[in-house]
Amino acid sequence: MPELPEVEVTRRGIAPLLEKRTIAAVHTTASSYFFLTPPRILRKRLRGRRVLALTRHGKYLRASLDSGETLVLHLGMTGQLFAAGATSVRLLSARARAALEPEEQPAFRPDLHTHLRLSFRDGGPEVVFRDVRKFGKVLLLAPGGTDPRVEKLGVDALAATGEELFAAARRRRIPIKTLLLDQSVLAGIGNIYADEGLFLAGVRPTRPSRRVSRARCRAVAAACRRVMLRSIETGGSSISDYVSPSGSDGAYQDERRVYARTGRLCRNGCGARIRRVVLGQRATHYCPKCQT
DNA sequence: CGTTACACCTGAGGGC
DNA sequence: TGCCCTCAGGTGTAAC
Repeated sequence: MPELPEVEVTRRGIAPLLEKRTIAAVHTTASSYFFLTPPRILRKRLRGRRVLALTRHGKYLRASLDSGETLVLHLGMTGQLFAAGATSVRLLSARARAALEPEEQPAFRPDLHTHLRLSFRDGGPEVVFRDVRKFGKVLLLAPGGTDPRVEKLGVDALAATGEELFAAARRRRIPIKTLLLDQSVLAGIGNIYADEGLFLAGVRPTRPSRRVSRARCRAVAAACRRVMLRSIETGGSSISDYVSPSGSDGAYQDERRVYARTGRLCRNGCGARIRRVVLGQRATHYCPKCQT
């Protein structure tokens, strides 16, 4: 589920439930490549630690700890980070209480996909990390420590000006869509927002990067930023797999313009139908008339 | 070095 | 009902 907007919405929701709280216990599943830091190390090192702040860079979340260590999280394709199991909400700060959604209150039953679960000394809600496909990642960085995955990230896509994109695009032959997905160029753009951003900018995803002008690179970066900000505003709902009780898929239908609309009419009213191709093993959608 | 193919996992949905 | 296939919002790595 997560690209930059979903990760940011998750960060805003979970930050009040992590920050200023002290970890009492850590539960994990067995060692697997999901854990870049072995679970037994996590259990030992996280206990008694106080979380200072939760920040985001691209699709990565970083929780800084009072020990100087940093807990790095990536949600992969199916990762979910949420609060659960409040046992005594009154012990929480007003800020933390306000962040608790009513729907998150019901008891949560950890299952085999619940890879990390943090409980806190205040007895309040636990913070849970579930991930069905295990493409997500958990890593504990030593004070001042680094990791190549985080180090290689380019400028966060929300802060990008378009110059960064143009600088990377100049000499490259790969499709501009593929370049947008390269996290070392702009960090945070995923498959949906790459397609949506390119549509808004009127740029065909298959176009070789070096054939995209500086002005169009600026337009693409701005369009990606715009569509992602819009998604954050609506709580990430425009791209989540959330299904309302009525059975519809909420704002998703209304917001997306090309993604997963293969064969349907272009929203610009140009009369053309949305086309689907595969670029870099990723489904790619565009309007053959509006995007050049 | 740039680019592409594949691997890592599980579950949902369609066709038969 | 069950089987087999394809597809999925990500990314590290091997190989050309």
